[in-house]
Amino acid sequence: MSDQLSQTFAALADPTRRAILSKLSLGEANVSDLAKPFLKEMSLPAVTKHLKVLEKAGLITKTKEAQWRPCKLNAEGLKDVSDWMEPYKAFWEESFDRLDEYLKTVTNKKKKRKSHGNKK
Amino acid sequence: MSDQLSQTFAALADPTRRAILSKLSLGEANVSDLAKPFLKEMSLPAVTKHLKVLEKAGLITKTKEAQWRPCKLNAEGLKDVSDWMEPYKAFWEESFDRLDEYLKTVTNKKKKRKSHGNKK
DNA sequence: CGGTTAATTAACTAATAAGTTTAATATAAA
DNA sequence: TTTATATTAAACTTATTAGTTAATTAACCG
Repeated sequence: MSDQLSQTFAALADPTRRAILSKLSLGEANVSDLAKPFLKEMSLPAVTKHLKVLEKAGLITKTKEAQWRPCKLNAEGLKDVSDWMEPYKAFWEESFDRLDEYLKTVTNKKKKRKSHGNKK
Repeated sequence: MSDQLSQTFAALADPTRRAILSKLSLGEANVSDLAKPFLKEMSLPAVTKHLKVLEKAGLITKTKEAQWRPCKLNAEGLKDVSDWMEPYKAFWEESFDRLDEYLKTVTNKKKKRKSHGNKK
C-alpha cells in the first residue's frame, strides 16, 4: 500500500472508522466516548486500533489530557481524496467531454466492423 | 468490510488500481492495454485481479469483444465517495462553521483552565 | 487443423488487517 | 497508599489481500 493517498483510502474503507470521523466532525471526543457506540460489536482495544489507523493516515490527531486522549478531526487528509476525485467529477456531473471521449474510443475500436450501434 | 462504500474505498486504496481508473478516464481499454504499464512490476494475472476488484466495487465494467475484454470507467461509484465527502468539505474550505465547532469544544474542555487562546 | 493471442483460473505463499483476551501503564480520587 | 478509570500493549487467531507460476479457456488467423 505504502503511499499517503492509499493509506487514506484504506483508512476510509471501514464503516466503524467512517462513523468515528463523522462523530469527530461534531467536535473533539476522547477514546471511550468514541468507542461507546461500538462496544456491543467490538472491544475497546479494537477501537483503539481503528483510531491508530486513522491517526497514521493523518485523519485525526490525538492529544493528552490527564488520562484521556481527546481526538480531533484532521480533515486536510480528506482534501487529498477530494483533489484526487476532482478530474472524475466530469463523469457524473452531466458532461459533454465525457460523452465525447467515450464515443471517440468506441468509433476507433470498431472501425473494421460494420455493427457499431447495438451494444447497449 | 462488506458494505458498498467500504468496498469502493478499498478498491481505491491501491495506486495500481487508481492508475487503471485514470487510464480508463481517457476511454475504453482492454486488459492487456491496461496491464502494459505494470508488467515490469507485476504479472498479467495480478492485473486481472486488480480489475476484478474494481469491477466488484462497481468502478469499471468489463464487456466482451472477441478475445478482448474492453473495460470502461463507471464513475457513478465515485459519486458515492464524493457524496460521503461532502459534509467534510467545510473543514478545509475555510469555513466559519468549522472554526465555530472547534472553538466550542475547546472552551468546554478547558473551562477550568485559564489559557484557551494559544492553540495554533 | 494448428498456432497465436487475450485473458482467466487454480493452487499456492507471504504479508497485512481486524479482531480477540489478558496484562500493563498512567492519572485521578478517596 | 489503595482503588478506580482511561487507554494502550502484547500475544495470538483468523481472514483477506496481493502477488506468484503453471495450466486452461476461448477466439482468431494462416
